[in-house]
Amino acid sequence: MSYQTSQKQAVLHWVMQSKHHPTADDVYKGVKGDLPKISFATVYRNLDSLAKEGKIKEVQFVDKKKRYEALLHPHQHFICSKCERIIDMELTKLLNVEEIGKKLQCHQVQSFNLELIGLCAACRTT
Amino acid sequence: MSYQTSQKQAVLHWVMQSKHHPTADDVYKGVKGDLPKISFATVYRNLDSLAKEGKIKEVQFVDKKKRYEALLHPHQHFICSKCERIIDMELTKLLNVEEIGKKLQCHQVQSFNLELIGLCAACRTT
DNA sequence: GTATTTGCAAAAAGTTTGCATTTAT
DNA sequence: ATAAATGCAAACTTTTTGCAAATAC
Repeated sequence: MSYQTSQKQAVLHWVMQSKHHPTADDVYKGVKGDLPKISFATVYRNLDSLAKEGKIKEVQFVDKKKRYEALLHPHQHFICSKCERIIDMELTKLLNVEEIGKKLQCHQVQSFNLELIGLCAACRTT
Repeated sequence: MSYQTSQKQAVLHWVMQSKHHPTADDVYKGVKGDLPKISFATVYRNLDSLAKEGKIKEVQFVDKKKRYEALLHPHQHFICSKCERIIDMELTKLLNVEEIGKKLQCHQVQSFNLELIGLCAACRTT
């Protein structure tokens, strides 16, 4: 029902190894180093199926591009408003999701996204 | 330095009156009722400048379209994973932003986005 | 009168799709 | 052998841009 291909493996590897929440374009350019003949369509199709299989995650910030990451455990993103760097953080303990769930009796919360915007350490000091 | 036009007013009005986080396309269709000759480019340009002036806010969820809202005070969005409705909520008290700021000594948090995903009251019971 | 905004059409940018060919099983 | 994935090009969706004409000040 699902075949292993070098393209799919390369796409997964590249996302896993990347620390920068790459866009489809980033992944395409990165994978092209190993597989020069790979096409954009294949990258898109594999990003899509890997996301559906739960091996990577699709994230989206204020630009129009989709981004991908292989950091699957719950975490949040800090986005620097100056350099636009996206930094992974774990703040789950500070966010009382159970409380929120209780407060929203009418709606059932399954998950959440928390995104912080500010100045990163580097931009703060310059 | 900035002129008042009926198009710009109509775009602002339409976003303010809308409760559904309209996309640019929604706004275009809505405004066309009053100003049948308005063009897409004008809608986009006005949404953009109104957002820059702080009169409306640009928001983006997991689909690739930008959305706009005129609810400017801090609030969050609950997105129903079944019917995809976007519901405004105020949960700021439950999220201890000061705590988060303290914890992130190195980075300076200016604002945040919290997005909840789950089943809305209507979809929950069906 | 001059600067800004509009409408149109064309172009970008990002993503998806159809189809013949290739590859994995 | 056959089902699935690939590469290519073309289509599609959302957003942006150039420019002459219209409008606001």
